[in-house]
Amino acid sequence: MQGLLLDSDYLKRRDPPAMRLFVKKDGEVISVLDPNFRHYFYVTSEDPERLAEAIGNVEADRRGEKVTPESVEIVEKKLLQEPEETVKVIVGNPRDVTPLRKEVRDLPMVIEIYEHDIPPSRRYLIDHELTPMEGVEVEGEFREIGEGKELIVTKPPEPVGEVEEELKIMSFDIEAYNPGGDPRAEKDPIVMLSVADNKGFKKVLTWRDFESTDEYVEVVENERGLIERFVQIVKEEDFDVITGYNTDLFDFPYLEERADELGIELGLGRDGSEITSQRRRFETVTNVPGRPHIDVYALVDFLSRMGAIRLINYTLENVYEHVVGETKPDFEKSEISEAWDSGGVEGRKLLKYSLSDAESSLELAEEFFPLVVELSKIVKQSIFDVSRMTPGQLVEWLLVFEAHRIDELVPARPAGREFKRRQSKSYVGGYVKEPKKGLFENLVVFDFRSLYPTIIVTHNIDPATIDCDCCGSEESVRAPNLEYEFCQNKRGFIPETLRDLIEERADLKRKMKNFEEGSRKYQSLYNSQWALKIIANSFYGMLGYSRARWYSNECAESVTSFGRHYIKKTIEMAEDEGFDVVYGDTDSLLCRLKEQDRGNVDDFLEKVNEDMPGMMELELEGFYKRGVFVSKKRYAMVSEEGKMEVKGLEFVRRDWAALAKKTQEGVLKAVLRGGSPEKAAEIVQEVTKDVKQGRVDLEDLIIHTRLKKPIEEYESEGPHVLAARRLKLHGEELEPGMTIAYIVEKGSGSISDRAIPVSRFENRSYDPDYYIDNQILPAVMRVMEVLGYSEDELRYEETKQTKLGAFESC
DNA sequence: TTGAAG
DNA sequence: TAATACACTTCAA
Repeated sequence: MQGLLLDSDYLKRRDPPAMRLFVKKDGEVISVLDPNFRHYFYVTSEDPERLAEAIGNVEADRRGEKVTPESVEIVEKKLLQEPEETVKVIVGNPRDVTPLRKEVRDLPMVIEIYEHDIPPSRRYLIDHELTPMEGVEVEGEFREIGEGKELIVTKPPEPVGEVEEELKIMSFDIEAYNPGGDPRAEKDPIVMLSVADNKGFKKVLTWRDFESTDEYVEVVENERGLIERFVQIVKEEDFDVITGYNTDLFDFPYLEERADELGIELGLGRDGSEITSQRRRFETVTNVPGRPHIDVYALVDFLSRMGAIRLINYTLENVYEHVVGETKPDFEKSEISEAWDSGGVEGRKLLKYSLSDAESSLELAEEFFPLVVELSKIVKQSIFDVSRMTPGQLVEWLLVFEAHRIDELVPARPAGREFKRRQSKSYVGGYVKEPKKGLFENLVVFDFRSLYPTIIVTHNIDPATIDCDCCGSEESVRAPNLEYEFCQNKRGFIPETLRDLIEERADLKRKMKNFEEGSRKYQSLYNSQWALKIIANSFYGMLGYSRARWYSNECAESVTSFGRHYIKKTIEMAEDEGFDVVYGDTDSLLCRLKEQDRGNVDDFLEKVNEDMPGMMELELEGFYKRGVFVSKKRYAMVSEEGKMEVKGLEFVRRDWAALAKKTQEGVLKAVLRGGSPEKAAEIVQEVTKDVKQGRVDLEDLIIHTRLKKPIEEYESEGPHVLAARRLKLHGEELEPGMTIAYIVEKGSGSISDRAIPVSRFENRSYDPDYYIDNQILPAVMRVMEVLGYSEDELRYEETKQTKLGAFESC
């Protein structure tokens, strides 16, 4: 049988333990079991023969039960590409790995233990080279169990490439009774639960009748009825994928605790089994066997960390509006219990809101699901796992897969002393040229296409190729101004893996040109190339990350050193060409062109690229009409099409009041589009006047700062810390990652003393002087100062007639 | 005024 | 649980 590999897990509690694959074939999902797979780990030694014998005799204790290795073999593996006779310890049950490893660790002949930290479900996919969300071929015999059946494999499953199978994607959302603001799972019941899927199914369950005429509303008897009906719906509709917004942190844990309280089994699994929640360091994740659970919030969080989405608050409402471009109904959270109690119109409004949550998170899930599928196909781990991975983990699991293919041993993640040692190390990053400050016209921007990835590939940067024994110093290539040299004989597996990704992406981008933008095929190619880009761009960061398996400070340091070398060299060449280089940062340079230079741009690119080795390539990013340069990392430009691009300035930062940002934006537009600093000066005076006279919207005075750690851990009492403490005093829960919104109140004392959370600001009045002196003027002066204006010329003083300084044109 | 924390 | 560079505000010694 061939079908789509939808989900997979390892059943360690079964007897015998078995790997399970959920395979979708012609609309039906079949549970495929492989009890023949054996988990294992590797041990290296000076004397593998003797060690193998010793390990064969090891006995360990697993909770009072005696465990021994099932078998021990000597296998040929590689360590940094060098052959290594290695002892493979095969276990009967994956749960034996930890106790056995502890015993083995203490044997005298052991050098190092490898791959004990790879979970069996991931191990299985890697060893069989299966690709989740693609096809798999299985062969075996069916066995009846309970109401269903299982296929017991008689030979190992094999990958078979793409297969077509439609998926039923469902999204759900719960509303809980919350008289005190936040619902308390131990006593506050779930009052509503909404479900929507991509085939048009929708349902709102409620246990109070608000006499709604909407056909999707179903009134059940009580909370118990609601949860039981939900389980029944999931079974009847047989969804393939379960999603929701913040379901890992809120909906599932809450549902679990309520079900526990009422003694209900949450048998949402495809085999009727209960959901399992797994506590990780910072969060809890919920697994629904056979129905991959994807939390849309985790995806949004991932994209926001990468800078693909940039918002002040990542609420469902905000994200939906940003992504879909429409507003969804919102409901004041604190009024949920009131609406529930009072019923009528308010109750019906709550029903609509509840459904809209499920429907809009479904829309977001459909938007991001293709990306997750592509990431999953590249990394070759399940969509459940991949949707929760950081960029570094994506690279790492792809490398674990590639390492297995070439028999390379996978290094363990560091712990203890090794981790501390790595953490204490640092290295120099990208080169940033001090900008020429001021307003410039007629600009051109060049940048290196994927600078760090192409450096890694071109110079073969890899822990196995650094300072090799095979090349003399004449053959190998030295990192600029460093002692490290890179082998030119053998290729590293990291640069080789990366090269494949980059070439595959280039290929997809070529194919995209044959399809219309927005067409299905185009979108699918777009998502594939996007996934490849995300992973390719994370290789460098992974090399410098102290918790990474393939961490190499030397490699990371070499990458940035090559980067500095190439950008500096290119800046020099641009200057030799007669270009006036205004600014440069890491992989880009920005030049002011004289009229006659325009025709030389292509010649310059050609000249630079002739010199560039391997995959490296300088590209033309674009032409800009004007730009104002303030300092390193802070500037704004306007393209020839009139599009404004702002970097580093207050305008793009969330920890500044909107008022300061809007004023700065106005100033930048006046200067860049109109070329008129005089107009800019007028804007500033206008706004400061409004602030003094109290004619501003409170919304525009809010400053947002995100809590980075638990409130108790803050040593210094900054404004957002004190504002957060005030929230806590009034019973609000504080968590790292939360955004604190505050306004500075009029009065005396430090700014922190006067930082009032927005929710408690009520009838207070804001401090006009703070907003003028600490928000508007600094933001605006940043720009105006380089144009030759002084603060006095911009400040609105009651009657003083302002004189405008001479505008120094460039 | 300056350094640390953010 | 991907990297460094950089500018800047606020507090507190």
